[in-house]
Amino acid sequence: MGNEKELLNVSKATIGRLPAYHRYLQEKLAAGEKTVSSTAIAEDLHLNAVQVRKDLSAIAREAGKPKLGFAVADLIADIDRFLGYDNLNDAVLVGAGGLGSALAGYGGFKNYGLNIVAAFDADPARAGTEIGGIKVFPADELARLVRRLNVLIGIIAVPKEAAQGVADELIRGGVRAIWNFAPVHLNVPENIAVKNEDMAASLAILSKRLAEILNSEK
Amino acid sequence: MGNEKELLNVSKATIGRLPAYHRYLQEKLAAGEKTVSSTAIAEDLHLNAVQVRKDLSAIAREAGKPKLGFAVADLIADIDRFLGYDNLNDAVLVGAGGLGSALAGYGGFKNYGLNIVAAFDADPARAGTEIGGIKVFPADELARLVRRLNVLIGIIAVPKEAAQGVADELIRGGVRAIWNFAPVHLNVPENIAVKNEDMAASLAILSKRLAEILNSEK
DNA sequence: ATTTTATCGATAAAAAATTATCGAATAGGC
DNA sequence: GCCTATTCGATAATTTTTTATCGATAAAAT
Repeated sequence: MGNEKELLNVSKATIGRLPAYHRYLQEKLAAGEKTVSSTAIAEDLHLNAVQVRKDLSAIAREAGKPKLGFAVADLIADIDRFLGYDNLNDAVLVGAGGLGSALAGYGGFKNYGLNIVAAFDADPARAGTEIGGIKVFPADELARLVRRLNVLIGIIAVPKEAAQGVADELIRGGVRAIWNFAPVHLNVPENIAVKNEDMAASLAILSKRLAEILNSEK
Repeated sequence: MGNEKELLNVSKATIGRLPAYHRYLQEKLAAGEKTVSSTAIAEDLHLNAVQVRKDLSAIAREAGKPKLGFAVADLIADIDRFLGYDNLNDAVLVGAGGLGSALAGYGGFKNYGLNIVAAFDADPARAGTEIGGIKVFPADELARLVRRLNVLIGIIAVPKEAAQGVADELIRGGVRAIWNFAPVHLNVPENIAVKNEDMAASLAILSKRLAEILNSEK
């Protein structure tokens, strides 16, 4: 049912901005606005209007209308569809410590198409408990359960020393995508997707910008 | 004491990769290796060797040596200096819930030059407690304390509804950089640096890559 | 001492991403 | 019904980022 257009020509940069548009559009929807222009989005989100237009046209089914802009509800649906927010992907969470609990406790992932079905922890004391309504299993059941549940996404929230081992186990269980919160580079086969949530990198960028700003003032 | 070279010509993309190099180099240092080549780094981190060389030469004081590569210890020191890992910046954390506690509990930020000196929470029950060794203050003292402590960095880990208000208060207190973990776009003056930790965006990129991989297999 | 080889830095080429420009379309006011 | 102002989409120009190429250099091997 051909929507081949979609899969092509959508850059990583664009994909990275789509969630921000999505949030913005939902605000507008809640405020009762029917349409929104790329100009307005760009201004509010501090982006370039052409860029917004390009991003949106890459995933929108309906073209924008001159003088009015885009239909808010349609755009939301388009992004939902494109990013898969409308059908849940199962995931497992490894590490039920501080960060793991925080991630489990944040219910919002469901809105982003992510459904955490089980958690794991190496500490036997944590097995059998629950975090954010998700059952915690002992780490040695990881690969087996992942395989049984047919889960394709693993979230790593363990100390850095343990991260590579966890990744190996996840992959052994059949996981194909890893969201890594541990501050280490993971070594994985080519056909496994890894996204590092590198807080140090974010922080580096922030503090460089801060330095620039302070610098430009004196 | 001229190192003007540094501040120029170091792209955001490069800055974003430096922390990964830093971690890698520390591993090598721990393993007792004195030198490392861009080729080796590139291979292990799955990057392009020219890119690595360019990134490193942008911040390195000593040039690499043919046939040997770069001096591990020197490079680490260079990155430390460039990213400010060697002198701590004070920050406050707003939101002592799940995510806030997790961030406070992660002691590692000190290694990245960030020193969290106080936390705040709107819930009076949390005021007076500690998270990860950091005192929690009532939210209404935010601006005053930030100003008194002369803190320039604020970390927002509150529910999205509260985030804009917190940002405003932080700025009122004199904060100049905001690390925002709430899934909203913050509206701030131009001379304030904001870095959004947009997990939805990361997730979007990860799941698109996953989809690609699965797609390429069938 | 000479040759080989791995690596560097510099420069050039290619690719990707952002931004500018402009004619066409149309909603809303006159 | 006709202007006017706003927005769109398409195309082009620009900028940024990544990757390729190549001569020079120095460690290691012969």
